[in-house]
Amino acid sequence: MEKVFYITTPIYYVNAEPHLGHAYTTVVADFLARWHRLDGYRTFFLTGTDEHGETVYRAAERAGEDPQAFVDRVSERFRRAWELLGIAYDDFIRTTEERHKQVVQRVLQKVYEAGDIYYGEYEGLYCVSCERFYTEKELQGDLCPIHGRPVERRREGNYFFRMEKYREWLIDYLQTHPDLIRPEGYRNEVLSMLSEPIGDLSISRPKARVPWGIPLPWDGEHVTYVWFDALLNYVSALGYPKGERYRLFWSHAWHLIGKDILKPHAVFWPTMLKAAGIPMYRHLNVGGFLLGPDGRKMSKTLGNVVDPFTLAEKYGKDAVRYYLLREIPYGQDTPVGEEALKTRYGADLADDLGNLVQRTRAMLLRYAGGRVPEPVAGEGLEEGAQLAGRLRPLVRELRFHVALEEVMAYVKRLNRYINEARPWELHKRDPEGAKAVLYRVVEGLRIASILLTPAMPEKMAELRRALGLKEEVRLEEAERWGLAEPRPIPQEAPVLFPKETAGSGLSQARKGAQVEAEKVESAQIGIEDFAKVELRVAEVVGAERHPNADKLLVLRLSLGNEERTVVSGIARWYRPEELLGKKVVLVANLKPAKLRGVESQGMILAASEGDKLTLVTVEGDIPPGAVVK
RNA sequence: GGCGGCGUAGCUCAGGUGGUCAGAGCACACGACUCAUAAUCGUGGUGUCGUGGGUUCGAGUCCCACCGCCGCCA
Repeated sequence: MEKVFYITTPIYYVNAEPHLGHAYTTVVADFLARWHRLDGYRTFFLTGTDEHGETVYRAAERAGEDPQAFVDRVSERFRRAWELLGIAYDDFIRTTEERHKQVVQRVLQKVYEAGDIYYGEYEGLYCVSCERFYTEKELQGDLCPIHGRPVERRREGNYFFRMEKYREWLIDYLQTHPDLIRPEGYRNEVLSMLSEPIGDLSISRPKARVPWGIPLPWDGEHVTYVWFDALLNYVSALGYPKGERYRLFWSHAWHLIGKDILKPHAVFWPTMLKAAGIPMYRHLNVGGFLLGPDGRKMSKTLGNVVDPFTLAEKYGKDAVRYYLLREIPYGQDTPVGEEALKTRYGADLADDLGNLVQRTRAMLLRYAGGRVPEPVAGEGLEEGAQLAGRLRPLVRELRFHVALEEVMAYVKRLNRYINEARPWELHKRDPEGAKAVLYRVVEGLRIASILLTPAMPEKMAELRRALGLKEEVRLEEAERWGLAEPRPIPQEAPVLFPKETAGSGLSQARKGAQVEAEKVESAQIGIEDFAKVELRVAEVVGAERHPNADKLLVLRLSLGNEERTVVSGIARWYRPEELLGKKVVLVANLKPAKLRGVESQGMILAASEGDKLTLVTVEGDIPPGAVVK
């Protein structure tokens, strides 16, 4: 059978900023895509943004923006977010793109002509945010159960898709394809949904109310319901119905979703495919929720929101990827947090793997003339070559946390081997023996690094460089012992996973009880302490994006008789142009620091809570340079 | 209200079809070692396996009830 792999994430709705839930699913997709590419599959990895519908339309209105400009901006945020996590998608689809709209209209027309769409009237209680009607019983009191806001009574003409007609067929399909929906628990949930009538699906909205959508081909007064629109991205991006990609990839499709969108993907989508005469996807993989470190649902009010992009900046993108993949059993709800990441980073990456590279390099330089020695037999360590074969099924079953654990167990074994073989002693009486020991360790690291590449692409390439190994690899090269070639290694190589990451005091935190790190007690200070801080009013006279960082802005501040350059991490909240002329508060006697290559002479004050941030400004007319106290 | 799930060492969790399944990692303590990022390696756990019944020669492992948490559906 030809090795072909098609992986999708949901396309993310642009009414919200990218968050950890998006990031996790996307990291999983990227891992799977990289794994399959490494293993010689023809691979296609699709992600994108979902941009139609009433919620987006309203959000654009609120922002005082044209809807298209609004979705352009937010969609771009997602692209940038994925850069921060090293996501290598093959295509990024947006539902406002022409190629997508055409496919949606084409499929609608086809289903319409087949008689599976009819006109009807709907009346009910409607939540604007959910873009759906609720039955009275579903409501919490008279509020929307999800958003907690009042619902409206509405009656409108809609087109309906005869979904109910395909219910029996879908039940049958699920029974004959038990691995369609994974993990199994979600399959059972779907079967239970299907055990009762599911009704027909309203697939249109009057254009008068929701102008932001794809018009129905036969009735320009209605636009397509967002789900019917959005789901089709999985085929429109492939160039359905005639595209080469569609022919090659579609039948191998693996969808990755969060359990919150199970029903649309497990019920709407299959029946839509059936009605449109499109073959079924291969797998629907359902991920659980990521909870706050306290095990409760993340929420801004609880203040337990974990931001993957900040963490990536602090610990590196590969560390965050590794943490998510290693810690979370796919499909389960799992608590995540910086403390746990720190532990993983310290124990697995810095102490075990990173330090192993470091000690190996040190000994190669000292006892092996700075070269990878000549190949020798493995003395048991050649078992590493069997790992790839063990990992393949684990990855295909989405058990990558187990897969990574296996590789790390092998890394530990390499550490143990060094301790036992004691090359630092051995080299005195048996230099060749010591070299053989070092060869085995390098070779073991070569194998491990290949297997870890899909999780940590950059760091593993760096690891191979540090050991004089070739950077580009294929999975099958991890299945043979003895491929490391005798070559010189670099004299210098940066520490792979430094313990002191940007301002994190990692080793410190590890020593001390973790409880203490949690406590945020503000000690009282005297007036003399406060007096040490020189605060001044400053006017923003220039602002631009930092050339090397997405989150930073470089500001020129006027203090009246003096100008300062200040780098500030507010790019997520402020655009450069809107800052000009603002009077902000500057910590004027802060020691200058270089931030991503640009010297910052002070810092400006801002208030933040959860995901919100706002600059501290001064009221009324006061000249720049004025002292604040 | 109906249906799923979960509740195992201080923490996070593994434990198809009942009989070395009472385990791993983290944390902690002690020891070894010094090539290494105060790192590595070794040793150390008498845990009511949520509670109460039951089936069985034998149950985290099956059945019933209950308690607590969560999800889906209505």
